[in-house]
Formats: sequence, C-alpha cells, structure tokens
Amino acid sequence: MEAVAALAALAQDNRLDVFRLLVEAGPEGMPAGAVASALDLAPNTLTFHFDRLRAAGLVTVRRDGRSMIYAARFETMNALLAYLTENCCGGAPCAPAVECKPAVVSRRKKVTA
Amino acid sequence: MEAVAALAALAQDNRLDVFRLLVEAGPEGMPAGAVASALDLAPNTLTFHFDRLRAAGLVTVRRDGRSMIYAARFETMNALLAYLTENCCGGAPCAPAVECKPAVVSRRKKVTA
DNA sequence: ACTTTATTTCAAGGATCATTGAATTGTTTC
DNA sequence: GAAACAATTCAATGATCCTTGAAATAAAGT
Repeated sequence: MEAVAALAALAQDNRLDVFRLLVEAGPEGMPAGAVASALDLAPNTLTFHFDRLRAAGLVTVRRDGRSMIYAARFETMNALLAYLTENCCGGAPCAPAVECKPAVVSRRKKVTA
Repeated sequence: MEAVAALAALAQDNRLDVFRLLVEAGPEGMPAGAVASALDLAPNTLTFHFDRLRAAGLVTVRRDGRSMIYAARFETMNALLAYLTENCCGGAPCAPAVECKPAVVSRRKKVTA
C-alpha cells in the first residue's frame, strides 16, 4: 500500500516542515542548504529526512553545482489526497477530485516532474 | 501540530485498514470484535491501534452491552484533508474545500460527533 | 594541488513502535 | 454466583525511528 508510505513520510514534524517548505518553493525546488538553515536542521539529519521523502515519492533531487536541489512532487501529493478523499467518504467520493497544482506565482509553469 | 498526530495514526497498515473499515461502517460504527474478525487481528493488538486512533481524534468509542463500538470521526478527517490541501497548494488552496460526509446510505444523517 | 563549501555516508545511541501471551475487568446468561 | 463472552491491561521482545558526531565524497575557487 503506497499511501501508507506517503503518510508515514509526512507523519513527522521535521519532515512535514520540510515538505511544506518545498511546496512553498514550488516546482523549482530549493537547495538542501537553504532548507537546512530555514528550518535549523543539521545537514545529516536533513539528508536522512530527504531520503524518506524521496523513498515515498514525495520529492525529487537534482544536482546543481555543489548544491542538491530538492523539489516537491505534487503528483504524489495529489494521489495521496485522492486516496484519502476516497477512503474518507466510504467509496462514494463526495468531492470532485482535488487537483493540486504547484502554487501561486508563475504563469504557465508546467509541472513536468 | 495536530496534523502530524492524525498522519501518524493513519501511517500504519493495520490502522489504516481499521479506519477505512470504520469509514465504510459509517457514523453508527461497529463493535471491536467485528473489526477484529474482519481484519484478522488479535484483540489486544486491535485495542492498541484503537487507542492510537482515538488519541489522534480519528475515532470515538461507546459501550453497547459487552461490546465496544468504534466509529470514525469524519470531522477530524476533514480537518486533516483541509490541512493537507492547503499545504499542498502553497497557501493558495486550489480546491474549494473538501467536505467529507459519512457515506452513501442515509438521507439527512447529521454528523453530530 | 590545496582549501573551502555543500552534502552524504557510517556507526552508535536512546526513544518509540507493533506484536504477543498471560492475566484482568466488565457484562450477559444460566 | 459460576460460566461464557468481549475487550482491556500489563510486561516483554524485536524492530524501526530520529538524532548526533566523525569521516568521506563532490564540486568550485585560488
């Protein structure tokens, strides 16, 4: 059950904070160091949490110079929301599918994850 | 942060199964024994999981004869969905509030939890 | 090449978790 | 009140989790 993995990944204070920050950052993502200083987390602790989020498919990484850029995977979050919505309403979804797009700002910013 | 508690409560296979079953059962709920046999869980193990769900505000209990009737708390689930939806979309909710009602069947069945 | 910066890997620690068996409490029925 | 039934409490165990410090890897600047 993949939903449990996503739930478990988000069921931890620091990790939820990290994810929220990445969601705020949008599809561009942000470097690990920036997350570390924003949330005041030790870099190795942060790596540990990033790994869990990544294992759950909630974030992606890419390297940029010596920084690692982490970004939220909205796709997975959507799937989780869909699953919960479905299972919250006893099989008969009472809401019209929550489509969860990146965020505020950019005009025509594709989420090509 | 109360969202983490709800997430943690649902982030476990057996517990998620239990909750899903209770959601299916609707506001009437169902006796612990029925849940135990439906999911093939030892009664003491089940009590353990019920406790966690209850601590997270996701279920309620009441006694009926010698049975304990557990029921899902849709209110809490709604709050969780709302929180996640909000935080999934970077503060600017892109969905019009997911209202999560009990289930299929009953006409005019208030969720007065 | 050497140093600095950014992040990860590794090993160790205490804490929390999920399951189990045995014993207990509460309720109904005889 | 004794037996049967429904569920909980308690103690123990192995597993997983989160954090930490020290060392390693990777890229950039000098």
